[in-house]
Amino acid sequence: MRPPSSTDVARLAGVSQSAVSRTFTPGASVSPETKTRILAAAEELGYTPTALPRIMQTGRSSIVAIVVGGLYNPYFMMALDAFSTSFQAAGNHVMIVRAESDSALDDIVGDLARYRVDAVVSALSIRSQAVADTLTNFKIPVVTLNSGITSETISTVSSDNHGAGELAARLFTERGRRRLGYLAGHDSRPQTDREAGFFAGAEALGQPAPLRAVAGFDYADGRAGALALFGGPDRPDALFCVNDLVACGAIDALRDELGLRVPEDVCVIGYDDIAMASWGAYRLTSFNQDIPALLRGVEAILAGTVSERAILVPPRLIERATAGWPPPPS
Amino acid sequence: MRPPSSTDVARLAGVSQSAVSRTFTPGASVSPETKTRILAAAEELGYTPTALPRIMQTGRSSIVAIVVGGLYNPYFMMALDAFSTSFQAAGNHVMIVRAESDSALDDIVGDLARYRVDAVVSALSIRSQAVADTLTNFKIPVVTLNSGITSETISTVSSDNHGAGELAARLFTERGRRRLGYLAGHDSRPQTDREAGFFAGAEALGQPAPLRAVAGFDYADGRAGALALFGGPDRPDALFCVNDLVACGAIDALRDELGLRVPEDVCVIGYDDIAMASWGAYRLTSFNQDIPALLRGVEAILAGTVSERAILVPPRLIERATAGWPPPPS
DNA sequence: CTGAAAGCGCTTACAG
DNA sequence: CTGAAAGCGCTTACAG
Repeated sequence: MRPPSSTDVARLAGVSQSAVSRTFTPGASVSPETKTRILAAAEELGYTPTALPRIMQTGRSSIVAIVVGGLYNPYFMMALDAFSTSFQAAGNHVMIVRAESDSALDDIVGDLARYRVDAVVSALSIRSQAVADTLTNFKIPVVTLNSGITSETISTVSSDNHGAGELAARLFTERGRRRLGYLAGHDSRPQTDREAGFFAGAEALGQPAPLRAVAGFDYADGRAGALALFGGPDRPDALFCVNDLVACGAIDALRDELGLRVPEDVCVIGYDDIAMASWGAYRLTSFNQDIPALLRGVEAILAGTVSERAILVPPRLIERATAGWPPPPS
Repeated sequence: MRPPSSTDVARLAGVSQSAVSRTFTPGASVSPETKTRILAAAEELGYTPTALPRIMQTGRSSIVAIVVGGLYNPYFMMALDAFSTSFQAAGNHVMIVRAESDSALDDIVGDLARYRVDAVVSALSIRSQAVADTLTNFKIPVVTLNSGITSETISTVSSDNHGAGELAARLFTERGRRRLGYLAGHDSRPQTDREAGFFAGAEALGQPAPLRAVAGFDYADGRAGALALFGGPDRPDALFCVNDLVACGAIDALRDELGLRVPEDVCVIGYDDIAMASWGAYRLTSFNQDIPALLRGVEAILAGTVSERAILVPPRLIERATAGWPPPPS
């Protein structure tokens, strides 16, 4: 019981299979009469042409794969939403692949290669040269977000995490804060860059080295991390968090568990500018990664209209109440 | 410059194309020696077999499509995460399709039919019989979430929205609340059912008809809706919201703009049990749709291990601070 | 175990 | 404008 083919339609309409093919190929030449007859036959059989033979013929599937490592962070949603909408608008289909860890990336891309996807965009970064080499062998264009390694086929588009970290340190300093704190995520490229930028910025401004605790990437991690960081005698008066989820958790812990006020006692800055950052309960100052710009970078690379293999996108600082007022001179 | 084919590998290894095919078919018979030779040749050429011919041959693509209407709601994330993870674990690939509106569903499925997807799961509901008829013609299994219409090929798995609405009314009543309010979403199946259940429950319990305002589905809608609903003289003392995003917006507006306490002045219940519902700033009582159960329903339908075309999943009430204490006798 | 051949359902020159 | 035929890259009986 397989779906009807163009041959089935041709038989019913009393024409050649080629005629049927042309009828469903925009711009191909078919006389109005035969076209009508063919469409009627197709309708009767419930015929829908397969895209598969064309993909085999052309080698282009019009499928782009997006690899994500977990969808709990609303930031991934925003990115996925923007990317899939744009790719679809350009006539592509989007395959989404959930990966447990970035070390699985070579297996995943190998699997994707069997479907002849045109490109893969990965929210997971490539962390070893071995994986990069394997990926390169597949000869399918890979664009990673917030990653580092590049190759003949691997490019990367990143938020300027380091620059944002520096800016956070400067902002706190301009607000008169002297005891900076940092809540880190698990080891990863963006985490490392944000932290390095923050520490470098603090040092350049003559600040003592920020206090630091490892949290993670989720709300609960932020709560626990804040408790750990504020458990000692020398509490920070300014806190930069690896992302907004962690910042929200930290703020709630600061307020509910430690009785501290934000921003009076502790200034807080996050990263990603997720929807919740603007919610009344938080009003979190944050860095917006500028997803449209990230997307433009990815599209430029895939379209080949740009020669760089690494594009850095400056994030936009979104000022809200948690970092205190007035805004710094800009 | 197309990727190497099995024929290329065969030529290099000095064997037939069939032998190459068998080498990459688990369980097929090839002698260890030729297999080794073929794998070496494949390695040298960077050969990856295409899945396309097999799809053509078998008619099964192992691709299931998930149609979503916008990813702003963390609930969609949780669902997408659970569904895609499970489908992948079962050896399928997931295509994600963003749709602007449910009226586009027939075009979308038509497009998907060209890729011979095995099934489509839609977060968008089918709202007209015409669309249902078109979909049915494609003969590809469609499972909609929280929808209504079914057909030979269309099934639906829903949270028991009506039952949850009734339960919300009962809970408020048991908490001694007498002026119920409802914040509605835009017209849609789950919205209608939740509201109808809430009103029916209120009536059955001898409550006056709840006050009502149309909000929408997002945080800002909740804020505006709460302001509208509480703008009059007769303010509700209990508020059921079409979803958690709306409930969070309403709570913030109640607290920040109207100076009301939650739950002392107003009890609030939401729907979806998104991550933010459990955050310290909200502690929102909500209905958890039980995504694993929803998923089991979808899988049972697609596997054909169940004959129903409409499965109703009871949601789980998650009690938190916003609906007041103590919990109702259960 | 191995190879030649047909076939999956289209597209694309090529004739007519 | 229309049809016969080759070809995309595999899988799958069928012989050997």
